[in-house]
Amino acid sequence: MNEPANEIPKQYDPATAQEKWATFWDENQLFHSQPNPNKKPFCVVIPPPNVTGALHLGHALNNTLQDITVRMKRMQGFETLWIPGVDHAGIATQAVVERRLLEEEKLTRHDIGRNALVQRIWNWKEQYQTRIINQLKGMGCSCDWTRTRFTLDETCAKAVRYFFFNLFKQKLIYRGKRLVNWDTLLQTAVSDDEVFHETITGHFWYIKYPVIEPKPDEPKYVVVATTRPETMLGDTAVAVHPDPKTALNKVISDLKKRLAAAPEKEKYDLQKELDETENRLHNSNNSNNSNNSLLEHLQIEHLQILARMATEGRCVMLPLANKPIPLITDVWAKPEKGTGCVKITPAHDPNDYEVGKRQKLPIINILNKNGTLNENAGKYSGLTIKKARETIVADLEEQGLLVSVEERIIELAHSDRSKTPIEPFLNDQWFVKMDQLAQNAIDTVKNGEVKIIPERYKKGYIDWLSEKRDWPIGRQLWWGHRIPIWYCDGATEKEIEKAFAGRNDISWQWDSENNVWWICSQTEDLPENAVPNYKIVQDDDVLDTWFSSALWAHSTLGWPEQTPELNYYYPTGVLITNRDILTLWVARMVLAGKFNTGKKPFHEVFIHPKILDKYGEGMSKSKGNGVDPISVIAKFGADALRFALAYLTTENQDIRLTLDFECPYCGTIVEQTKKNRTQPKIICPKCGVSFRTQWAETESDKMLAEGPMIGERFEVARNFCNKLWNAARFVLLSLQEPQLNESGKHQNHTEVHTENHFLEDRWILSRLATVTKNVTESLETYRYADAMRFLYDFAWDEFCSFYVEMVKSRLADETQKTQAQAMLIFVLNTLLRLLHPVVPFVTEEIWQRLRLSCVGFTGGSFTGNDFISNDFTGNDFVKFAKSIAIAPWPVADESAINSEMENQFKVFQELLRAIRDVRASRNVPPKTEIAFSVRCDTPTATLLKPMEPYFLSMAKAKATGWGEAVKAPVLSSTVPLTGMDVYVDLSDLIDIAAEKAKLEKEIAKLDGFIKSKESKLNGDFVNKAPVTVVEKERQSLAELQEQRQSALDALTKLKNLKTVQ
RNA sequence: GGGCGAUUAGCUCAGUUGGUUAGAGCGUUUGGUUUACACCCAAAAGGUCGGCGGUUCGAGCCCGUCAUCGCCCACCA
Repeated sequence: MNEPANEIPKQYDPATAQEKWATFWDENQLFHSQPNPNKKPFCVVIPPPNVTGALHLGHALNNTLQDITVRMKRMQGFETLWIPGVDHAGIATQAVVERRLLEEEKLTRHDIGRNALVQRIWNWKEQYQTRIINQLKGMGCSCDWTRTRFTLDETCAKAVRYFFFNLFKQKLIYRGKRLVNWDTLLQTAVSDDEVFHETITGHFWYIKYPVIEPKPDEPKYVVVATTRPETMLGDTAVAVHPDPKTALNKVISDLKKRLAAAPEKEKYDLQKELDETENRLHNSNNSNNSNNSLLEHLQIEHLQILARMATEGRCVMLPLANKPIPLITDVWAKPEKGTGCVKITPAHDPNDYEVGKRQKLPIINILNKNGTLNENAGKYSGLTIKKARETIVADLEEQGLLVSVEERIIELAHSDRSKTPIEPFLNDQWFVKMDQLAQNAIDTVKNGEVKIIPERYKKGYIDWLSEKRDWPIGRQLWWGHRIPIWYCDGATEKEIEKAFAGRNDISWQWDSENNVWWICSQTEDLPENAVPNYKIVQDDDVLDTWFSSALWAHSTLGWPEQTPELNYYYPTGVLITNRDILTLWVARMVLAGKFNTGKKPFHEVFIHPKILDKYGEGMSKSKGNGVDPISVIAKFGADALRFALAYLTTENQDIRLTLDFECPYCGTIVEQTKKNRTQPKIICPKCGVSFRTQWAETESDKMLAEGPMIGERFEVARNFCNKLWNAARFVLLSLQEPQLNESGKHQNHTEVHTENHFLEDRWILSRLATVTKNVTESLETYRYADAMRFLYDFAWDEFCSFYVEMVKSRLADETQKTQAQAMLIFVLNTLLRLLHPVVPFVTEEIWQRLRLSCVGFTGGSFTGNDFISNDFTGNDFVKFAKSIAIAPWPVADESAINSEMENQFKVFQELLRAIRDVRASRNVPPKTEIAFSVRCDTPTATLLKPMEPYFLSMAKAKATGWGEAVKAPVLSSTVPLTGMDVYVDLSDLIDIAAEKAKLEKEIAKLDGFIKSKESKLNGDFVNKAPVTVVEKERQSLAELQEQRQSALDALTKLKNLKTVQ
């Protein structure tokens, strides 16, 4: 930190700065927060990452955005707390540990038992929590690490118990037999949200069910179609629509309507569908010769007969099981689908379950939890589903009951966790009644109490909650919060009352279906003998992970205790998260927050874009396309990572990142492909040496050098950080030079500059104030990309390319030096603070150096703002704060904003660019000084004349004349600009042909503009457009005509010149 | 089937309430080691704003429609 400024390296070294300042922040507890009545609170809770695995760039984005907001708020003077933590992620984490157990030790969880498995998951959790926290720290996240929480820790566990108990006591928790999505591999129920559908080629089997004692005019068989023949063993009815003809006609008319309105490309399919459906309605005489009984069964008359038979209470024989099951009528049987008859398997299909309930059918479960068939499957019991299916199909065929088999594309439900097919399975399950809870959460958003940004996500949130589907909260897992229910069999209510007399932390209910008591305990686990003479048993299951994460905003602050933290920080400020979990998590947080605390959990929700890979796919652990932010940091630095991500966070667009590997030995870029992205090591195609990736696990792979992930967006961001670094390096070097004290040394310069040397100062201060305003507004409304653009453009194009360049000559002038230095300090200091939330390390590194350089510096005075006050001295700056992280956020000095002056500066920039363009296009050697003159009005001349030294230093061009009387030198290049013509004297460097060509092109271009403007001004435009707009157009036209004239004059002159020569 | 988003330069993306000649980075071309920076500097070329229609004096922006792509939800015996 104390190295002399002239030893500042030319390149910013992120690794050193990161290490140094992370430690510094930590040691000084800058991010530790506690309730402070003198300040306003601002709190953010992290969306706790799953301990399943390490973070990827999606998390990096999420946490970068949070950190930007949090750091800004902290600088703005809020008592700011960002609570970190991780989520136990029940299913996912248990699954990953179980999978490894199986792979590495060939053991299942049943082999090692509940306690041993849970212990192993804890070990896993410790390992990954550490890794995750280190990743967050590596990114520079300014969390209060002393308050790190885990959804399964004691504080959270207590909150979960209280939440459950209160719901239970209010009878909002119930248990019922419900059809759940059963994962036969993990042997657990998974929620609808944890199911994905995969398109596979399956089969559609048409099976005959013999009619019992058919009358002569009746069919001998009912044909049903199924994709899952094995479930027939659980059939308890065959259904047909009560009025198939009417229903079919309705379908046909709907189809016709759709066909009429359908876009062209869908018409063919719809027409086909319509034809097929209509065929069912009419006797298809053309096919009556074939003996295909299937076609016959599709006819509507057939269905009508069956419907009649059903009302008569007739039965069919269930093949293989050989038992009669009723033929029933139910609207669920769609006459247009399948054969129009549908087998009803209430225990293994959600729709059939509903039918079964309606029709009071028996419910026969044929599955064991491990996915084999149970004793209800008769001779098929013990077989796996797959094997059973094969056997049953073979048996049916042998008995002549299989009509036909079709190939069919089906969407098969799979478990997101195990990737195995889901079986609908009847199971006992705990539910939370959602009715009122959901309504509260809807109202909270509808009435604007919680604001969702961007607003379009509101709809999804409200729609989802509006379904008010009860929330299944049990999971057949070992990793999680155990359900705090104990079953007591046989006791009387009196005995229970006696056992828990005087306890208000115990609540019980009678389960009339199973004839058992449910005893819920708010805090302590109940011993077996809690009810004398009876043995009570705790429920085996654990709670859904979302049940605990729903409490995150208040459980992390100590609820149910009324802690000072809860009273001070709650409701939290903003929740920044991903759209995927808007319903699963955000909605449930709102309802749980409202239920438990009576208050909303946060004021705002910001939904940020998703990180996609080069194929447009979201990053995920399972796909292997998740890139570890640490590997980006290793190559580009944390600041570059953060800046790049924030720069890409726009409102509508997901963030697509093309990343590739870089060979650590020869620097060759190895494209990341779907194949190599999951490999632990990759062989460089050029040098042939292997390097490791983030997936390296074996010791030998880990020994290899790592091939970093590179991407254009990160390079841009790294370059920006380096640009900032070098601008600061320039400032620091200029401060370090001995103060000039020999008077008279630069008197000439002083004279030249005196009149107007403040133009660029006033300009940069005006721009700085505007940028301060824009950045603050953007960040406060979560428009991160806008803020980054403002900062990037200002820092690079205005501060570096213009201000710093211009100030160079003043630094060489003793009489102006102090003022210039003070300006540099002021602008850089403000810029650093504006940038700090997004690039914390490089700004801290520079800021600390700047502070030291300012010791003893006494600057000139000028109108400043909040930080510097009217009488800025470097000493104040040094005293101010020990870290930029707690320095005050800049407040825009609105009085410094002067748009007229900014426009004047633009004239200077335009002129400078025109001269540089002439130089470049005429290949004027860089060292050759050229002369130029400008024909313009007097105010412009007055404005620009004092800038002469800058034309010299920035374009190596010497001004020879300004004003209306200026005439073009003979051999010159003329550039017509708005309101002025610049003549660059080229003498022997001139290429007359090229000049003429250029002017002709220019004239043609101007002619085009002029023509379009003239026609515009001759039309209705003049009458209908606002006066100001018309006036603007007129002025613009006049300017264009003026420019054209100038170009024409210059061209004529050149032509004459040629004839003379 | 329902909902949401996108389509702008070779690539990746900005583009505020409709208003002069549509911007940036990368890439390309030209010229540069100008004392902060080659992770740099100066400059150039490059676009019928997916198609069609409409509203308007005026449309990248508003409306309709078609096409293509992506995401979410629901359903599919």
